[in-house]
Amino acid sequence: MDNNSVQQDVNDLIRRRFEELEELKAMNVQAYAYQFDVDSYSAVLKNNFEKYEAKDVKVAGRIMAIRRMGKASFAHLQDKLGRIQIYLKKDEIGDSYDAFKLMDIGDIIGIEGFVFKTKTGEISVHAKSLTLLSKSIRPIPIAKEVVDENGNKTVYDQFADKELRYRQRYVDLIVNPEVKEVFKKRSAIVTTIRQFLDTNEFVEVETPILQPLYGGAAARPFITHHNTLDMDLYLRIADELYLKRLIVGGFDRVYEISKDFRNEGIDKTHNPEFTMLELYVAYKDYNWMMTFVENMVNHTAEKVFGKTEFEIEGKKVSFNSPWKRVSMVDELKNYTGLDVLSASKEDLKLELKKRGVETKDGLSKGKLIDELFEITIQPSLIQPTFVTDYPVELSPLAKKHRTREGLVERFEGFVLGREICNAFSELNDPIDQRERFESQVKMIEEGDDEAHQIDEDYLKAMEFGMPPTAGLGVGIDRLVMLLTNQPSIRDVILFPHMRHRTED
RNA sequence: GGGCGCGUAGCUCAGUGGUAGAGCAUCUGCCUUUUAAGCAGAGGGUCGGUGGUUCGAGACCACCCGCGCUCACCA
Repeated sequence: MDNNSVQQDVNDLIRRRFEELEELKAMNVQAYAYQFDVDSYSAVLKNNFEKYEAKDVKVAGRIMAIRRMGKASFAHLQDKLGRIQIYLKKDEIGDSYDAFKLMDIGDIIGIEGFVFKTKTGEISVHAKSLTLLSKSIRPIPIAKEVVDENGNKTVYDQFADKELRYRQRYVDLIVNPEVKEVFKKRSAIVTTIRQFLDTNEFVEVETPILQPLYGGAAARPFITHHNTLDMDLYLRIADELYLKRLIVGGFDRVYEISKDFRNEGIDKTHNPEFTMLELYVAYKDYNWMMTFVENMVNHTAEKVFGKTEFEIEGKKVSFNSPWKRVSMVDELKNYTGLDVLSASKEDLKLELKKRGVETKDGLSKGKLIDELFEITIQPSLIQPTFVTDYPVELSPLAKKHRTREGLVERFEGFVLGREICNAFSELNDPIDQRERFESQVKMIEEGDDEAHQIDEDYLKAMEFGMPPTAGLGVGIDRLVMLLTNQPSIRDVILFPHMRHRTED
């Protein structure tokens, strides 16, 4: 936003700040500094008072509260680690004190001074000099915090409007410190997963986001256009087909952590772009992968949170190994009495209807089975559980089950009734793969707009010979939601997609 | 897309048909260890938008915009 449009935003608070800017200029105070040599941070000073008492420090941060008392003032400075109080006296900082009178909550300043404790016991920095680093011209929402004798924190007037918090995340981060904590945890989770994979001899790779064909998942894509090639391209819905080409090429263990894009609805668990971890391991199968997932999640939980048992949405969840493993069709038989493999489509529809679900025509048997699973078994999977062996129609890239007809070697991990990962023994038989693609094309012809396209180049790669391989996909956003106990995907994505606003 | 709810000052909210309010923030004055600092005073509004009903609308009605919850779609 340029200066003019800020000034057009007619508002007394903003107008006043422009006046202050002029007054500061008249006092020869630079409102936007070039640098400041910070050497100390709030929490460090407060946690190590004995070490820092009476020592000179340089702190910088955003003013979050001011208490002026004539010729002396207190203020709270917020830096990356929290808040610390500063004390300013006209006697000691002279002209800077007059400049300080023109500063507001939201301004960023640097303080050089010594650490002390006030009468009332608050560890503070007694300023010897004050430097304005950046003048804020928009008022930030003021939240006041009170900590009582018992250490209970009460926040008054917390910035709570969810729409504004998501649209102006920078403000949310300034004002709501717990938001920053969630994103620090997210960062630590991703870093830890990377370290875990690196120590397990994976190679991190990058594959195309712009793809001439989309595949690897059942979803509708975003379409874009390359001008000089004059061709439409799709934003990827999954990394899978490229990563498996790399397995063909001789990378035995590869992974990619990156954005996928799916042109679908937006809700608590869906954002149009989301972060996916996919990894592939040559010479292993899905049984091996289940143990690997357990280890990876446990390692991450332990390293980032120091525990493997969590309370999530009021329920105790233990990620300790081994996770429960159940077969999808066996569970359905136990639950409904129906052998879904030998059952007809009509039987399945009847079973669904009994539970109040009307199905539209043209659904494959596999989808009906999946539907029945979702409404019967899935919600009851609170503790981490691997559900194994899915109908072949649902999984055109997974290897047929070695003993069970009509199924593939696939598992999904569920926690609190929500899917957190998807994996299979990868299909490496090019003839079978071609047949699978062809039956997907029939599904497209029957109106399934999410069925898989034929990827001839992928088939060609597989025809050169692909080792047996285990593959895994983990929705990072959803994993972070679980571990940080956040109810909405928007709370773990810094800038979630919002509907465009015409005004504003 | 359906249902329900919400949108009033920078922030948090009250205001059920009759002169737009409160607290915090802002401004002025006093105040050199305060802490939701205090005391005294002041300013600040397209009540999401458009249209309608009415003598009169922040409120009632219709449509639209945005957000939340939920169902559907969807992994």
